Amino acid sequence: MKEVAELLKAKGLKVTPQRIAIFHMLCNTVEHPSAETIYKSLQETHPTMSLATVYKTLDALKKAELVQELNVGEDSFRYDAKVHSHPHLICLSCNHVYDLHTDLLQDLREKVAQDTDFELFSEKIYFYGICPECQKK
Amino acid sequence: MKEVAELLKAKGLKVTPQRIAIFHMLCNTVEHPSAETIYKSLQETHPTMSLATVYKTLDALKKAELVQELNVGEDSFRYDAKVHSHPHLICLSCNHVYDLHTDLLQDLREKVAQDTDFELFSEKIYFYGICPECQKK
DNA sequence: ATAAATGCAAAACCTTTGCACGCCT
DNA sequence: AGGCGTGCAAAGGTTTTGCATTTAT
Repeated sequence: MKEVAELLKAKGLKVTPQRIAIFHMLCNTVEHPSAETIYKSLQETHPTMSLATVYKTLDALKKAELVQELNVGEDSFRYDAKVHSHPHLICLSCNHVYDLHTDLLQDLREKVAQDTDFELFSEKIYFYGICPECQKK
Repeated sequence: MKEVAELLKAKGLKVTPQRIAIFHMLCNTVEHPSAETIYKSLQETHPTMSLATVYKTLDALKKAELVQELNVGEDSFRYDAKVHSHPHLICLSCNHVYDLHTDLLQDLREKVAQDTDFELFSEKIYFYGICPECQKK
């Protein structure tokens, strides 16, 4: 909890209870929640926090590169506090989003940059399918 | 033009001037336009066509697997008539979206499936950077 | 003390929907 | 003739914005 506040301060962000709550939640989940989901799950502990604050905070965290925004193809964005570039797996049955930690994509950005003459900064990689759990059903 | 109508009919879609115009445009551009962009660029030739028809048509084409929907991180979707799975390059300076035809990602889906026990159907891969043109400026 | 963050409401924006009319088969 | 597509307007959902108040530094 403490370190969450430190991270915010280190990025020059004002440390508020709302920001701590949102960032702390994102750091301790594997769920890749949307703004709405974050808002609802913090209702119990922070009943006065507004949805607008969630959006504003996510924007601040995004600009500070403390979270990344995901576009899995739903109508809203999802957020991930693991900012290191990594692919995501989306289960089309249960709609869960999983992190994929792999070295399969090692050097990929560099190779693509060489192929295309682009100067590349980042990539977003999404795989769509059925997760092991849902395959059993 | 003719073949566009054939493709629609082959998928069991009713062939209308609006559908031909939209699909024809998507087949003959490299721009990855949004619904709004499609609508505007067809205003001259099809002034009575509504934006709702563009959306409904894109939905039909998507379901028929004649176009794919892209999520590059903007607030609206873009569309691509090249439905074969391929990565996209987004220039953060001029906002153009480029197709990347490469074999760098050969076997990638299969390897990820093996690593994760997912049953995979598709993937979306986006690289972000600065295109060669914009680097010169 | 100052500047910034919050909360509320309203607005903006993209997309979808309902329905009457017209067109394709 | 029947069903589907179109066009219009309205609604829906997500995200942004303006502004007065509160809070962090």
